[in-house]
Amino acid sequence: MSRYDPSLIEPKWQDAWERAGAFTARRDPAKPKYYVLEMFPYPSGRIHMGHVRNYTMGDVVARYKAAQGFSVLHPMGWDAFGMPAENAAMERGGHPKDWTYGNIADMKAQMKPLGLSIDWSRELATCDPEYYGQQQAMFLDMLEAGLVYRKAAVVNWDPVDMTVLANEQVIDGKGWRSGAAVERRELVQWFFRISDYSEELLSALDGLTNWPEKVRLMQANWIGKSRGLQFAFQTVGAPEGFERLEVYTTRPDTLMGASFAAISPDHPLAKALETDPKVAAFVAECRKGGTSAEEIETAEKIGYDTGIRVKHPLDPAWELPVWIANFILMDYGTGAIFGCPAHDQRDFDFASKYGLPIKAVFVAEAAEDAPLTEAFVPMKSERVRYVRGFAGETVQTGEEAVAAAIAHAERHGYGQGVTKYRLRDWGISRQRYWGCPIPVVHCPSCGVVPEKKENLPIELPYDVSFDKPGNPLDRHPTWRDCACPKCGQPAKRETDTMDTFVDSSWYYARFTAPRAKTPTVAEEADYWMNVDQYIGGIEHAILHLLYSRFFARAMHRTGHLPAKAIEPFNALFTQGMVTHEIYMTRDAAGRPVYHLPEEVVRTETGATLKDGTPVEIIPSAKMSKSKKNVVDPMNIIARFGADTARWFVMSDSPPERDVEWTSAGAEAAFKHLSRVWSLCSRIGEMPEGHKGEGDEELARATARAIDEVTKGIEGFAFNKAIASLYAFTNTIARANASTAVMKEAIRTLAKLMSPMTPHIAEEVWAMQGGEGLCAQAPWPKADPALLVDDTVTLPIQINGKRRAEISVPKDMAIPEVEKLALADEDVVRFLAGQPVKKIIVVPGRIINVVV
RNA sequence: GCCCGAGUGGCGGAAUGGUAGACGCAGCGGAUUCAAAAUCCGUCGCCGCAAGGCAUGCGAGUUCGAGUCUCGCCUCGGGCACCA
Repeated sequence: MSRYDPSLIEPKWQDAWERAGAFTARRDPAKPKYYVLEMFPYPSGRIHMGHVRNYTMGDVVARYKAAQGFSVLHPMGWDAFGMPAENAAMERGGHPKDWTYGNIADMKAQMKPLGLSIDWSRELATCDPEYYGQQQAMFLDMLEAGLVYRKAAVVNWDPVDMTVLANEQVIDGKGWRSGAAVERRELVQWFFRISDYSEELLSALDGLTNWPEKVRLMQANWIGKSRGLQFAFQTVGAPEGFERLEVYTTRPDTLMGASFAAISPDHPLAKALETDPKVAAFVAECRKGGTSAEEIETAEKIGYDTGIRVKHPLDPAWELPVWIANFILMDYGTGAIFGCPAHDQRDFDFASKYGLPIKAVFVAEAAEDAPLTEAFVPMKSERVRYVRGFAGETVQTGEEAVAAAIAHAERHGYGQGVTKYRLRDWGISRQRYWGCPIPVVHCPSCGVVPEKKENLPIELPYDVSFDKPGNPLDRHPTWRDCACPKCGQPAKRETDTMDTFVDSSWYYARFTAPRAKTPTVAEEADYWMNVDQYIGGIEHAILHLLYSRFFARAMHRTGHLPAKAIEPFNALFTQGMVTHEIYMTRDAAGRPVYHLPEEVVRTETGATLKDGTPVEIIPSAKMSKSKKNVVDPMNIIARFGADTARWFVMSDSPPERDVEWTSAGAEAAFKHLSRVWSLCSRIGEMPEGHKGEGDEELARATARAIDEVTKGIEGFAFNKAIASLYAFTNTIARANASTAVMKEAIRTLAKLMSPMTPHIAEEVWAMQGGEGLCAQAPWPKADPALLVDDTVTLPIQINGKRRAEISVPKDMAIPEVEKLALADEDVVRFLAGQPVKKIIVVPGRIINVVV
């Protein structure tokens, strides 16, 4: 008997699949199609366990669906633009393009041995001019369709490096490289009109029934539809042109609790007041720090009393002060609010800090109107008693009160009910080199002019340097120079490149025709779209998925996708992340420096670098390049083979849950595959026609395994499918059935294992006389007759505690079951003569006796 | 700060509101072996000699019955629009 040696069998079967073209996607009108897609990776250069888990899941689905008779499309590509390539160029020299393509080659070489059923002929990288040229063509179409525009927006500005920073590059309000305090600065940038689709993107969520509820909820909250009141305060003492101050509130029922009005530091009124040096200083103070919502909302709340007053709409004699406050966002509503400290914690904190009045508008139904120590914010659906109400009943829910307040405002003409969305337009300008150039030209006489399509792709120049901060395209000697497509006069190219989210918003469509001279090809898109199963990390729940949903609609509007593809992902599965501890030291300036797990030596008390420097251990978090807490799966594959790695990542945790990487367990997976191997050898040596015992039991176990594994894969419960496979393997190993039944069982085992461990499955299949390639064999079907049991064991509870059990025929009538249960000797003992109040029989499940 | 999740033995986890701990790992006992590794068999939540009791992050509640549903907390994780 030979030993299980994956290094011999894995390359052999990978060759066989390739020779057979087993994974080449073909449009086959005779078959239903199935498009399975995993979120494509960023080419960091090394695959990690998260990739192995992600792509194995997709591969299980792809192989399973192929066995179910579908024509499967399972492609792979590279999300290849982005900051790390430029950072590498800055840190280590070299060129982002060379670095990226080198990484792609390395990663592909690491992925190939996994034996994934990928159609590599469709491979693409978003940094290929072949890809981004088509993206530029679509940009022009969308520009023409009015989906793209320019406006000013704030960015993180590093005043020392004189460059724009990503949020990730702002650490504690300082630039990561320069250490300078970051400021918010306005820049004119390109935007997609995603907010035009707010309602559409929200209401269409209801149709995404095969998406996780939590993702739909997160997207709905992100879009943030709200119904509220918009009205204008009359101002007193404001500069000319600011006689009215428009505010928006979702709680107009709290109007009588207003104690101040507040405007964003970016509000036009604040800008108008900046002629006052004190206001200018305050606004400058507010602009310190980065642009991220997290930073803005966790910053200490500060305010400046402008001295301007506004008249309360319900009582002109009542005047409220107007403050500039750093926590009011210009992007949401009108950039101005009225503060009701009693019913909003932020307003409460602000009012407490600046000594503004706090008056309750409503109280809990049974409570008195007493001074508050914190904001009272019950759910809107809760009934409360209004002590300073002005519309609706005294006791009503928040929802009723809001509706009544809007009606009151409309009736008296001081405001209107309006619907607003939190979703903002999608800013795609990046002041960086390694991205898709925005194909427009700035002409001194014609202004902003779209490039001609025949001039596409606008390719990135190769001769750039990264020795200075800032965008190399800006300082390139000739690249910017061009002729205006309209008037032919000398003009300058746009140097902003596109957000990499644009690249990943349509790659799924491009996979249907990756080499086409147009972004998509109708007949290919018609056949392959939509993605039937999309698989990726929960961290993409909002941005990537929402942008893709928008982009598909924009592509439909510009003629690049059929109407059926406006929701491109029929089903979504969000896998958990593979997490790992983070190892950190600090540099001379006290900034964190992260270390790869292989650079770290664990000690009894903690961890050190190899030179003995103590390392700070930060608890497990998502594996990420920047935190360097990534584990290299290649060691596992080298030691145990791809099947072990695949089996292991699918077996341990439920796929939607995070999994903490540990090296223990890979051994166990390998041992199990070795057991399957020796079992296969043993059965192979059984004499033909040998009669054994327990044929029916083994046939039943086989049927049960088919049923359980099928359900497990269909329901994305791969860990449960694998648990059934362990049990089934043990059953076969202990069985002593006839040769034919044993062979049937192990062939079925091979087929059931094949989505997870395709190589060993193929080998077992061949040894046990399976026909053709296991990878191309049909999925087995369980005989329903073998799945039913005649008797069933029922636990008996007394007052909800399990005390006994009885075995009864499956279809026994309830009164019979009751009689049997009450006659059971344990039951009699526990009842000890107490009268039975009630007896509950759940057929096939449980009996509960209540005394 | 805001939005969304998760929390079950020593560990990963299983459980249409119906026997909590399937399956696997580790541990323990045994077989095999000169011995070990490997392999195989058995055992394995905690307390208790046992009867039995206690157990699904914490606290309430609904129910004949709650890991599962409701409310309030705690801890950890993801996202927060320029990380991908």
